[in-house]
Amino acid sequence: MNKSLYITNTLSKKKELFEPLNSPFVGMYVCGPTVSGESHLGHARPYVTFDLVYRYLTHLGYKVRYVRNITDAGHFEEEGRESEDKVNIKAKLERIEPMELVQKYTNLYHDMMDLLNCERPGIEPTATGHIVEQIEMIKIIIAKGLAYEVNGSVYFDVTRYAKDNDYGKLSGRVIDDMIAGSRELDGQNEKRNAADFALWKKAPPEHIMRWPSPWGDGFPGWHIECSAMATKYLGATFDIHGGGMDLLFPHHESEIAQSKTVSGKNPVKYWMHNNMITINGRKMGKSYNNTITLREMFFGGHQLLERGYDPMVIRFFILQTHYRSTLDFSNEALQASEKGLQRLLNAFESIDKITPATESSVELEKIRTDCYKAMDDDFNSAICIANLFELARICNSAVDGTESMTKEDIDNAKEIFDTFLYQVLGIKAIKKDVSGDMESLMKIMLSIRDEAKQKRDFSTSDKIRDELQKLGIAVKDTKDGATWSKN
RNA sequence: GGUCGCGUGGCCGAGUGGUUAGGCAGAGGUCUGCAAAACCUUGUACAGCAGUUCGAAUCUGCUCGCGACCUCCA
Repeated sequence: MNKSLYITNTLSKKKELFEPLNSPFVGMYVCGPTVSGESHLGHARPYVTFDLVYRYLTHLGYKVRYVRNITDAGHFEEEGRESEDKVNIKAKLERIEPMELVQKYTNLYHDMMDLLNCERPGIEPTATGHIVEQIEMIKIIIAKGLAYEVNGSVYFDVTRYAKDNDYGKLSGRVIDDMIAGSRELDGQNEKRNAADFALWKKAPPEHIMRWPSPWGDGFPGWHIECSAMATKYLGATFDIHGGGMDLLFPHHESEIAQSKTVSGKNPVKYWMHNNMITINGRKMGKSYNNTITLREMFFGGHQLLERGYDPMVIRFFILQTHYRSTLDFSNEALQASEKGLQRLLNAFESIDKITPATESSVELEKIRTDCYKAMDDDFNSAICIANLFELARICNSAVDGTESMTKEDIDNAKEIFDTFLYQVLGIKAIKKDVSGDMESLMKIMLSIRDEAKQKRDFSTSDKIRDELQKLGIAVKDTKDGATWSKN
């Protein structure tokens, strides 16, 4: 088992040696989507990031239990601007059952994740499926004196909790500052303190999604679902909790408070947070009205997109940046990633063309070691990819005959690509659907072109190539005859 | 306003005290009937100012610019 993986822990803000609580088992919880709308490019970041984490840990031999929730209860507007949740509002607009809406977007989300080649989590619990667990948890918190009921709603008493616990440690908040700096908003009056947050919210009569509870009909607060589901499936203390940096406060901070109140233990050993995707330097988010849905990303149709991009290009684009850095979106950057990825994939394909040499002029072991080193350093996929480009260069040179690779080198090169590009980074070859008819037609076209070339009738051969190019079919002449590929 | 973070060559992006990151684009070359691909060569980069140091993009301070969280958000 690898003993040199370092992970940046948001809790300590340092890179820490990864030592699972109960090796080789690893428990990982990742905050999943609220399925009240379509997934956008911003959503792709955490799921690709933690897919990378999951894949690498699995590659190292850990047995990972990967839990990623679906928030299908919707969140009410916490500070009481409106006491309706998002699912409710949307369901009314679309004149359908809330669960119908939730199902629709869950399905769509799954489709998008599949296209991005994100492994499905081992357990994907839903908030609505764990109302009982959430209510039980709230009861315990009340029993411990850290929550209070007002008019059918239950609030967590942050001030009281903070007396004996370090509320704010994860996000670097100081509770007095928070109270002093908080704004006066309607609906806050039920709370004893501005810093308190809701565990259970009373449902107004028009609210469709509602459940009976000891405090009357209502629905769970924003943070309790993650505490309840993580505890249920991973225990009171588990290894890794992941999510976007924007969830640090108040979501994850509150999650710690809830879980710790119930179990008496810190719930998570390593907190991991991915950074945001920006567009024109600004975070991509609903409130900025600058989101590009994944569907638009893949198939085109958004005004900021020149065209659609293959899901693998999006995945590669995300992985070319370290997960803790912001990633700036642009067509230019995306096209650079597209070409780069194609270069890697082509290099891998061309390995078979290498003639094995008796003596080697290349050093592949260093590349393998450097790939591991990069991944061990807080999952630095950007550096891992840089090493793969070096490997691509070596393979291409071997095809050209300027480097020599032995049979063993060739096997190693394939193995390194397979391990890192395909297994760990989760890239899969971009396959264009090409029918058998098309194969046959192209065979005919190329043989006609070849005949023209034999007769040095280049105007005909070039015409064939140019016309095919217009259809998105690239013809390339090589030593061994012409090849073609579809864009 | 409070807390935190960022500013790297045309673009995207690693790096963190001395040695080439990498990709894309651009320029020149090799190969080719031509192209494409591939290979080789090529870039006064580290917001500004001051300081620490033999040496700073990397540490410290200040200034400027940008962003995130504090309200649903990945």
